[in-house]
Amino acid sequence: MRFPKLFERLATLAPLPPEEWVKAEAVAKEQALEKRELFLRPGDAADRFAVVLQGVFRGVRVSPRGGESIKAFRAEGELIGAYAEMLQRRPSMTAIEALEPSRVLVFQARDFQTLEQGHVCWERLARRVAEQHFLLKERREQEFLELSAEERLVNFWEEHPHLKGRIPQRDVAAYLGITEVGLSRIVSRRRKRTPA
Amino acid sequence: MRFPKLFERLATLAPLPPEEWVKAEAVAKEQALEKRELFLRPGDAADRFAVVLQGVFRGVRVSPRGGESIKAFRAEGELIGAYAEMLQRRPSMTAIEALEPSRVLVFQARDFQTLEQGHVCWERLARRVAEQHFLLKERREQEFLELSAEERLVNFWEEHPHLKGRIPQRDVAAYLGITEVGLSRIVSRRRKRTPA
DNA sequence: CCTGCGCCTTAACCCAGGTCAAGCCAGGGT
DNA sequence: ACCCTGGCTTGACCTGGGTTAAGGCGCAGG
Repeated sequence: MRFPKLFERLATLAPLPPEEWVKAEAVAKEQALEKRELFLRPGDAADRFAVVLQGVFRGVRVSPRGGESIKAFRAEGELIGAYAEMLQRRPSMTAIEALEPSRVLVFQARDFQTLEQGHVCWERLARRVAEQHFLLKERREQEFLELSAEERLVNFWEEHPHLKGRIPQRDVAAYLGITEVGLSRIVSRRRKRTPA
Repeated sequence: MRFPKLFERLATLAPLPPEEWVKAEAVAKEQALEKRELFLRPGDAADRFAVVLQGVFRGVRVSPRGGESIKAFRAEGELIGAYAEMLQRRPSMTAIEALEPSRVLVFQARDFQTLEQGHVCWERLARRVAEQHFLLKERREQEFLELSAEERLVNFWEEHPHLKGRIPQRDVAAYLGITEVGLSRIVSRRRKRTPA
């Protein structure tokens, strides 16, 4: 077993026999990415995903009008991949970019399907993953429905303290659905109110 | 088999043997709701869900500050229930209310668990459901990130033409994340631009 | 028939955040 | 030392939508 810590983490989502994990490791490949390098680019087939071993990624959607918005940040232990497009078997609409020099453990979707056919545990895990992703999106929906940009910012840092200092402010803005300029104003407003 | 059409619909999501469906029907109960009646109220245990046979429902979240926002509308053939809370085994934070006299087919979560243990098909179905819910939320996230309220409105009617005339405008506003007043302005603005 | 209620509209005013444009600052390359 | 370049800030101005409050309209009940 090359990645026992990863195994433990996944096993918290759904029961996962160690021997199955060993099979998974056998088909997975490690990949290193430099800062700014893309794990996935828009238009690519969404046929692979990965677990982050080291580093931070951003999932960027470039809208038809050219605006960039950020769907998620992903750090150590989390999954990267164009999940929605994979489910729909469509080409990726998103870019996934390393914000730091990073290492990931890559799985091909078809290899994973083979694992699924070999043991139900993988199917259960996939279900858990779907449910977790749903919960994340639902929380975000809630924030857009009830909170101002400033409140969303506060929430963001409460929920992702480990990203502090690792992501540029403009990306936080694109994640919150506002502009770089808007975010800068919010931050300076708060600085004035709390001169601490 | 009491509801063959429902069976067909579910079977499009994941393979589902008819005999399993018969078992499911055996534990399901039909329930009729009047207009304004609640299928679920905030604070209730999220231990049941249902398929809409007839009518329309709205999922309302009452925020701490008292604002109402609408998470979803659900019509014939769709699922109602506090899905997020069920996954987390928490009491419901949402109310689910009939907007018309309605009929639903109710399942207890524990009965469904029994079905899952009896045959993998239910687990696969549950996975598909989770994935579909994820896709819906992701689409909505996208809209909040890239679109103005007016564009979201247009999208809404394109995606839910069957709801036309069945839901009050204020609810559409609460779904879009704006106020009744704001929506009214948007609508009249558009009327002027397209005097059709 | 009037009354009240539910739902929608309109108007006046306000403010958060967008847009455009001009800097600022730090770090890297030459 | 120089100048880029990338990332952040600031200012002036504009606009979409919030807030409050005042009607309007249709319909159910008395």
